Amino acid sequence: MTISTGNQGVCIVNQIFIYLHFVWKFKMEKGLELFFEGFLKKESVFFDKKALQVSYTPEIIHHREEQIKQIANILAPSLKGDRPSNVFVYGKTGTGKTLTTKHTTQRLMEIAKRENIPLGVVYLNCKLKRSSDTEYRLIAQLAAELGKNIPSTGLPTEEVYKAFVKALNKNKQNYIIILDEIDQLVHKAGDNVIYNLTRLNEESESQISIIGISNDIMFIDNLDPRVKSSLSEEEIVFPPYNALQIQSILKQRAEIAFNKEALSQGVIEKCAAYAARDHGDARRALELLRVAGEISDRKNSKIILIDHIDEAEEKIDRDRILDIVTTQPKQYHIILFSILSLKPNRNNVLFTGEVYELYKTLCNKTNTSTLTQRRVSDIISEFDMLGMINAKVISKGRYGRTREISVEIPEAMLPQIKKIIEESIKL
DNA sequence: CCTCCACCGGAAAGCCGGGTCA
DNA sequence: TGACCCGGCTTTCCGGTGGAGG
Repeated sequence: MTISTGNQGVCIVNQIFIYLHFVWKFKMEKGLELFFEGFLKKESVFFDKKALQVSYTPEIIHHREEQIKQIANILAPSLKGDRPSNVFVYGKTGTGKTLTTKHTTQRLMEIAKRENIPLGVVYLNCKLKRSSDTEYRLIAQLAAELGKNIPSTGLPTEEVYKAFVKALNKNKQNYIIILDEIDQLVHKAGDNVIYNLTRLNEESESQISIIGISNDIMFIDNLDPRVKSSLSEEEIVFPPYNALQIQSILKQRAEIAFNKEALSQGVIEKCAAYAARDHGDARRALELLRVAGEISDRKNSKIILIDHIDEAEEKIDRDRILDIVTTQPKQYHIILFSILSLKPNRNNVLFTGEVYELYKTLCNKTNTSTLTQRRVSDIISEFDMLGMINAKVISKGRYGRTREISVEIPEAMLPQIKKIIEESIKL
């Protein structure tokens, strides 16, 4: 049977479709069908949700003109075949570091391509687990970007460097390497990685420049002086956005993301105010707006109300905590369970000793190997960093030094979390 | 003012499961 | 196949310490 015989074919296909539609209609559960139909017909506040996502790159980046100019100035020599200085970019989360850097280097590459200038830009996020958070993996990733695949493990690090240099020399061009969240890399792999990287310039014909992006300013001070001076030949600071700036960013995105009239009075202002309250994080503001939109869709509201923002904030927090808890391994679960089960003293705090004692008995009960106190201590501080608990080191004088632990999870969520853990450790 | 508790937290080393290579 | 490598998790070892109580 041929389908592509003009009108007749189309007609037959149509008929088949109509027939199938009938069969489907009878077989389908009535309720489900109605749901899907309803979903299709339902009006959404969104027009193009993409504009609110982290990966979205707007045409114009507001309030970062100064930084763009700086980066462009530093990188421009690469167009003439010179090696640009290394750059250290610093700013809190959600201040547009990654966005601006990517944007500027993309423009640079466009020019380079048009003028046939040999130049390469490599972007790596060092925080992505299993991709580039150790020396070996970082170099392997870089080599992979240059078209040289390296096994994910097994080789001596030396070999990986050699392979990378070889790949570098093959193309004989300058490279700009963007290391996002470089503090994570140094934290885990030490600063000699960067040192080695900068020294590669001496033995290879292609030159590399590094753009290091970090949201931790202290990080640079803890570096080896040699590494520090070479990494921060240039420094660019991204100050937090203020509430007004976040407002204009939100408006820019909202225009694309939402249907007309989908936002009620004051929604953008409130989002901006929330985000500005915790250190001008534009990413958070965008997420807040997106989730608020999803909530109002689910409630069949044609416009986003201010109340939806409050709900969105709550939901984001809740989802974050649940996500953390469910992805944690067993030992972490037992420790968290110990913390949640113990009843705190008058000041609403616990001490490391008590937690460890209960942890030990729980391990016995569940036939789990018991970790040492040293390790448990580390896990407790991990929970602290995740914001699940608050643990600060205090001294009880004669009665020693310990951590003072208090739970930071909202009361309402505790039963749910306990249930998740109980199932996971089969108490 | 000194002591001494009960834990903190850095360093190093061991073990394991993943892998390469000749 | 065995020698060797890596990362991640853990243990071992041990010096360090704020401040209540003597």
